[in-house]
Amino acid sequence: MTNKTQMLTVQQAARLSHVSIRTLHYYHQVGLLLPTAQTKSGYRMYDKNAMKRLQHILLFRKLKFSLKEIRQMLDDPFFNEQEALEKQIALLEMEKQHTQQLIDLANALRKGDKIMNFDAFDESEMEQFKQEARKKWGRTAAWQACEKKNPADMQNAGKDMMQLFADLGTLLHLSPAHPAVQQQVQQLQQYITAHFYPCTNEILSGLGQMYAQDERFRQNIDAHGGPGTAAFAAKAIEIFTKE
Amino acid sequence: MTNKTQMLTVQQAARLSHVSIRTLHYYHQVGLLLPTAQTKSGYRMYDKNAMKRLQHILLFRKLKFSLKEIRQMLDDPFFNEQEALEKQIALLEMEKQHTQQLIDLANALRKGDKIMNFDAFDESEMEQFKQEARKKWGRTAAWQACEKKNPADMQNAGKDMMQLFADLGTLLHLSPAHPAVQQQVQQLQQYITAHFYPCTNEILSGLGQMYAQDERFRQNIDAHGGPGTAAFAAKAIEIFTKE
DNA sequence: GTTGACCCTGACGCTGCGTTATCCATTATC
DNA sequence: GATAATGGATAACGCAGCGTCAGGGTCAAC
Repeated sequence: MTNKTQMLTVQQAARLSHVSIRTLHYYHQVGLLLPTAQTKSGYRMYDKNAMKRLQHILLFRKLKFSLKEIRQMLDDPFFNEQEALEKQIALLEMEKQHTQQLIDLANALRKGDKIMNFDAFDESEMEQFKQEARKKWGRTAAWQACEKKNPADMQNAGKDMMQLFADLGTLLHLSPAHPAVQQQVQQLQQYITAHFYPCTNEILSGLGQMYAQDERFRQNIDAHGGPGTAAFAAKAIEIFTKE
Repeated sequence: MTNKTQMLTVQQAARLSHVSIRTLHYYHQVGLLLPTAQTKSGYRMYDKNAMKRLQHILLFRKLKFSLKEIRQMLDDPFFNEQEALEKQIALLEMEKQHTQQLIDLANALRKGDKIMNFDAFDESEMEQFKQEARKKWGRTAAWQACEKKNPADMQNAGKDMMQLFADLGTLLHLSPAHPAVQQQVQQLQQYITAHFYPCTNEILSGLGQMYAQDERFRQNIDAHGGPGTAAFAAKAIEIFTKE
């Protein structure tokens, strides 16, 4: 699947991305960017996906999010790349404008204006926007509950979850009450229980409603299972938990 | 001299400049921004000059200079505000442009371009420019030689030095060889010896040539002593050291 | 004279790496 | 196939630039 010729060593990855090797080591250490693979002798290897993740990381970093925040956002299985990019662009635009204000201030100072104006240094506006972004992108409650696990598990778990929804997406032509569908729901429940927390029927029911109502859940689920998967999942869960 | 009504407490200064009180404490601690005065009970008070210095600090900080670098630049008696502002503006423009590149990248990513391009994250260009700036603004050799002294002494010493040149500026109508002028030169030599390092005639001679040749010295000296002071000082020093 | 807002000085903690130091792996060269 | 050069790994320490208590003075108001 992964083309060996496309795998990069640390040094190559570092040069390409203009970060230090140490930084890659560190990002590995804190679970922010795991190498795609490691050779028998422990050498880190990075593929295109890893580099893409690194791009995202660097974008967030430029916007002054902490590494922990970045990890939480990127590892959230309901992370929505499109939306993230849009918000990032908005923030970058603010940043640019902000820099312009500083230029204006410097120009004023150069001309001798002795203005005691520090508004150009005020970053609360951006901070507020970032706060909203944090809320929007912040790890879901379910996800937050399991901070203990190691990073590799987390990142895999995210993919696994989405795989379950993808599988569900192949059953859209059936009734939500169909046994095959109901079995998928049960698998979801078991997966959550196994990896995060005991997922009672009650909790599962709550999740189902979230999937149907919250836009960000819906988008991400539909992205993996096809349009309508989220709504379908909600119905199926409702039936499952009512029994 | 300083109007009491214009003095700000830490909290007021912090609010005005949008930095934390802790930051002001810290800047005091490392000698980056000394309060204009302290009340008998130790309360820090900041006047307009201090706030202006803070503006400069924040500008430099935005450009990612370290606090130590900032202090060295601002405390250098040959610091040239005009030139600094120009360079800062240039750097800010670069920064803005840089942000724009990231916006472009994000837009490309949003449209699905799977470009493996990290050039937008490359800051070496800016770094290089900053290096030049460092050289230009970096503490002069003389100044660097005396890292030991405490910050208050440093900042005062800068002003005192310039006062000597200002005094010299009042003697421009005389011959450089005039006793009054020569005495000023001797005072300069003594001041340097007392505050920095033993200033032999040879060293003094070297300084004189620097004053005459280096544009940044010339500008700063002339700014305090009036046009022609630097050249005048150079001549006077030459005469002084030849005896 | 006491309350509340404000100030101080430590001192410890944290993030995001830079910087050795020391040792294994791989490759190129002889 | 020996050896040097190059590249990789881990471990450990260090540092800047503050945030964040903890413990304790000050000062105006009431």
